[in-house]
Amino acid sequence: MSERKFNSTNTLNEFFLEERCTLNKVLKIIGKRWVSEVLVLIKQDVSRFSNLKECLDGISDNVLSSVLNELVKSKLIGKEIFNQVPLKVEYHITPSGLALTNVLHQLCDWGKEHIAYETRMKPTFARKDGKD
Amino acid sequence: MSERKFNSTNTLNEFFLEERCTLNKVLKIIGKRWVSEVLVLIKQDVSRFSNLKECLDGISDNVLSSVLNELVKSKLIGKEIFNQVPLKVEYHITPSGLALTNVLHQLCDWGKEHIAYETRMKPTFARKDGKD
DNA sequence: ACTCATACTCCTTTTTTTATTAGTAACTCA
DNA sequence: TGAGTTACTAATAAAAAAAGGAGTATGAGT
Repeated sequence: MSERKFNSTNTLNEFFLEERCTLNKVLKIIGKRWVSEVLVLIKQDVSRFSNLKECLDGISDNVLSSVLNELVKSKLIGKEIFNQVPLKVEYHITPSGLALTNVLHQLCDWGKEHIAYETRMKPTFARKDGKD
Repeated sequence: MSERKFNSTNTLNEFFLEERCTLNKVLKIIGKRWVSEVLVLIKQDVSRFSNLKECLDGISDNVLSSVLNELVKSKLIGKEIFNQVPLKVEYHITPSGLALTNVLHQLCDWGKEHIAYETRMKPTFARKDGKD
């Protein structure tokens, strides 16, 4: 993580919005790539780092790790460490996280109803891993 | 806007997520800074460019402009141009946009219940405009 | 002694997002 | 003629997010 510059307009604007409405704080948390997916997978009992990684084809270790840390910090998931070898760690959704997934579900339903299907530009070549 | 590189992992991952669930498309639209604020203001009948700018202290012309364009493109708001001088343009929420604000409202309620109040780091110096 | 596995962290580079600055048209009013 | 208005766009710079690649601890198995 690089340092934040606290006096940039960028940061001031972020503060302005978060102060203005909680909605902006919420969107700041869940608006980042992978976050909602990870949350939903954990809700569905995909509870280990390696399993999450399998499900989220293309995510890198470091990104998954930081997403998990953010979710723990926001108390949307809990982390349980088992002292055994090889190391085992499990993540579980919290009541707060569960409540959030319900709203996210509605957001998704809105999308299904209102976002027009459009022929999206597709990547020209296949993924490195051959899928897609 | 600079060109997208369609074969970067970055872009492939974005496609992966959007294909996986509509939720990611939705979050891609509303997860960006200012977007939800602008949508809500327009819902509250703040319908002109200059009025929106007044409300959103710190936003720059070009950013507001691109947020409005995105919202129009996503059909969350409509744009009406009056041919008079000085030029007048009005934005109005669409039924689809209205439905979205209802879900956003719930998201906000979730935040109010579940996001802990924390003493946020405050910018060291005041805004250029002297507010805050 | 060496390799393996899990679940990470750290540092660097790439890509995207957000902001800054300057400029436009078209017509009005002084 | 020249300044003022609204609602922009375009080019560029700064900041943040995302990805790439290497490295770590702990024992257990061979």
